[in-house]
Amino acid sequence: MKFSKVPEATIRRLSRYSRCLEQIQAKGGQVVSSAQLASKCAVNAPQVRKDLAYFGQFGIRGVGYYAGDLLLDIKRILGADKEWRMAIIGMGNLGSALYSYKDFLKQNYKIVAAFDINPPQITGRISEKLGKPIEILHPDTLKEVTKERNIEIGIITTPADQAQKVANQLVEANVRGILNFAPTQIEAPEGYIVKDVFFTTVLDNLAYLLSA
Amino acid sequence: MKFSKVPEATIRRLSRYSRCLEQIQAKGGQVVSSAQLASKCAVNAPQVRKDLAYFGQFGIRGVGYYAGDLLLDIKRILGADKEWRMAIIGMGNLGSALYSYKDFLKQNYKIVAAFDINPPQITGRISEKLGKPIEILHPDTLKEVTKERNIEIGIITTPADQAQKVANQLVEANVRGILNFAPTQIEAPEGYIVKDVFFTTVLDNLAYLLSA
DNA sequence: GGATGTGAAGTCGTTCACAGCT
DNA sequence: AGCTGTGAACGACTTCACATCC
Repeated sequence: MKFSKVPEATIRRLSRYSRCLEQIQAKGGQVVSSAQLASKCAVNAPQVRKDLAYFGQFGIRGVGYYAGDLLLDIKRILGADKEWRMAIIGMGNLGSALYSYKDFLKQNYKIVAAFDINPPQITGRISEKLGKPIEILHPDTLKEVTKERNIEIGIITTPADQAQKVANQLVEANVRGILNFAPTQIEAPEGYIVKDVFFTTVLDNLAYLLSA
Repeated sequence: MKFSKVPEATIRRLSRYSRCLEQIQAKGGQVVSSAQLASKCAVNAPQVRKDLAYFGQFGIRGVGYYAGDLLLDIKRILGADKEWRMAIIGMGNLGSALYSYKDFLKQNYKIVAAFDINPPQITGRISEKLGKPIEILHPDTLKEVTKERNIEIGIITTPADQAQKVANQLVEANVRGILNFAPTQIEAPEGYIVKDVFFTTVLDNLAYLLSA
């Protein structure tokens, strides 16, 4: 499955369509037009059609799209039709919160390992509170655990000054997808994909718009 | 301060430059060229210059930029030269984690109120663990507390099905900036600014790129 | 009739090349 | 000599209009 020139913005919107379609489906919607989907997602109708057109033809002219089918197609396009097995490195407050983040489960994202350099008696206390048993491992075991548990995505929730080191360990362990929450730029070799989630960048954006 | 046609991407990069400049400064860097800053931020040099050019002239030809001055200028442009007072609504795992998120403090973002519909004896237990005293208030008091404490930004960390309701309350309370972590599209009237942080969207993006 | 699919037009953002300072 | 600042070229994404099909 290889599509050359798909804008990243299209992929982000696909994710949004998917979320909206789930809600539409939950309300019993069977057929949906690009205009309806667009208004629910706060984009415009031609954009919806154009985005889908990158990947094929999913609608019926004069009718619209079957919500269920379209949802499945979009998930397949996104690669969300399989289970993605993830590890979290850094079980502080944020890491622990993500560990028990329910929306991951609804989608096909599953956290199958948790790592921290702090001894388990500290991190263990945190994990009990979340009501879900966590076995917290030392990052030195990352490579072997990754192999054992088929981990494909690593989530970095360490402090900034340890993020690059952890990223290197993930690369070493051949984890090609990295989701970085640490507020610092991290580097990875060609072939590895790093996506950042920087809360303060979004806040800076808000602040800018509020100041204007 | 009003600049008409600045791309959003530029604002996001400005935020990134700011983070990199702090690191450069921490290492004792006094003068920095667009090429150096660019390589640290993983963009290219003309882009850095163009981004800054939207707002004025900050460098010295033949020399570069004074790191400290540029940092201050960028913060001023972003509106990050003042303290932004924020409220969190939804003190579950994620809300609690954000409450004690240290990077907010380093920047000028301060959480001055926490809300939850659950009774304090439940949420109180969570708050103790974080080592920072939290007085958790009921959302019904949002409007008055907002006025008392000069809150300008609201952070929504409730479940998806309550997000729009909370957003309405924020609008009612005249909170113009909303940072939404709930995985659902929320609406607000003209003049209010909503920025979403959707973890699964970023994961979907990763999954797409890993599948390609 | 009505909504999709899509080339073409238009808009927006990035890259380039070089003029302009220091 | 070196690096910034910037108009102009380029490329990418979005919008539009309409031909196409149910």
